[in-house]
Amino acid sequence: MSEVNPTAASLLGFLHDGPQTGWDLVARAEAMIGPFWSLTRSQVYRELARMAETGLVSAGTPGRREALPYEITEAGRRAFSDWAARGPGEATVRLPLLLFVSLGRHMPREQLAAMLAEQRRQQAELLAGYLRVRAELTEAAADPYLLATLDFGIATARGTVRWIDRLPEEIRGAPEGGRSGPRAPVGIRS
Amino acid sequence: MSEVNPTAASLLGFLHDGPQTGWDLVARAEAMIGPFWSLTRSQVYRELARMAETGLVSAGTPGRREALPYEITEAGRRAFSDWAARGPGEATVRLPLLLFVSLGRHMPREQLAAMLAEQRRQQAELLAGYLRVRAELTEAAADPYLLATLDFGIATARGTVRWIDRLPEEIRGAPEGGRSGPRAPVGIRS
DNA sequence: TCGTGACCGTCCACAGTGACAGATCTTGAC
DNA sequence: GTCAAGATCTGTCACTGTGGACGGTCACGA
Repeated sequence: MSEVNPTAASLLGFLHDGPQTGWDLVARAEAMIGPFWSLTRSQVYRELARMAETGLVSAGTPGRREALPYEITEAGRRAFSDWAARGPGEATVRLPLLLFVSLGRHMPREQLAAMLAEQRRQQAELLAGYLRVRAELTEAAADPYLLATLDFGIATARGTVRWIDRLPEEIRGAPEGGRSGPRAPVGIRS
Repeated sequence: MSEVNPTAASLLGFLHDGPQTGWDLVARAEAMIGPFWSLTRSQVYRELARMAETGLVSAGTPGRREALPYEITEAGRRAFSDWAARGPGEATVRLPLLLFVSLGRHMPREQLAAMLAEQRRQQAELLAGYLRVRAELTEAAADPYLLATLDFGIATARGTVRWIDRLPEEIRGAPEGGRSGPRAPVGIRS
């Protein structure tokens, strides 16, 4: 009844794909679901050490540098599926952008407008990146679960861009480029 | 150069609307942007006490019960606008649901499908609630900034529902109700 | 009158973050 | 071939954020 925490559980999940070092795990998690499941190195090493003590993972022999690969144990697999059976817990979300908008009354208009413009840029760029990756993955007939995760990212980024575009001009500020009106649609399809 | 942290800054923002107790602040924040800016009581009281020490807020006279209202000071206003000028920081996001999906290969299909169904239910309910509130607010000609925040919630909830509906059947599981195919569209417009 | 439930604050253990430190190996400019 | 720069890899620390337990105060109705 180890009752692992979500971070530990996610590590156990990733370790199903074979032994990995803490570094690997951070990199893999970042690549797989970076935007939706934050993990810091400190956290990872801490949990790995703890799980090694309680026997959920076992450390292998160090490779190059100090690289210490961990392997999931039978107990680890059990802990993982116990955790999975408990269902997804609460989401943790903190979006400073939304805080800014909801406090918009109390800050200079141009400042808010500039931030929104910058955010729009970033999200559009992110979206473009996602779409590129998706094209590659589709071609490679990749894991449908990863594709699904990616699609969530696409939906989110596209949703954010659209949300910004549809904000009242009073908030978003006047379009800096041409005359006005909504910008060119971003991404494909609805 | 107080360099307040985001939590403290958000409290200063809310205090622009007048003196409030810690309890009020938590309640207001929850009502205004609960889903996008988490705040816990412990955090709030901790920051209020700290800010009272550094003079960013000043405690008033206790009211009913132990209620202790705090008021923002001039220094507090300055600290807030300094913070705002630094721009929105990094978002913090942890969505266990996405973690589940991306680790889908390693868990029982029915389990994942059941979770997705449950999530869909919750999000649809949330969406319905948002839409109700929006109708009321629109009628009341409310603060456009709050409306914008609400719209983000609507976009997010709707996006999530749609994302689930469009997942391959292999992941989402067979629709439990009728024959199959996508369910009835949720919410209004595109 | 009691007791239930909404207020209101405090405290604590633990989880999560980012900056920093430091070791080891690879690469490539010269 | 060597030396600097940078990538890889683990770890520590102070701080921020989370969730729950706890205790007290007040309003309201059975």
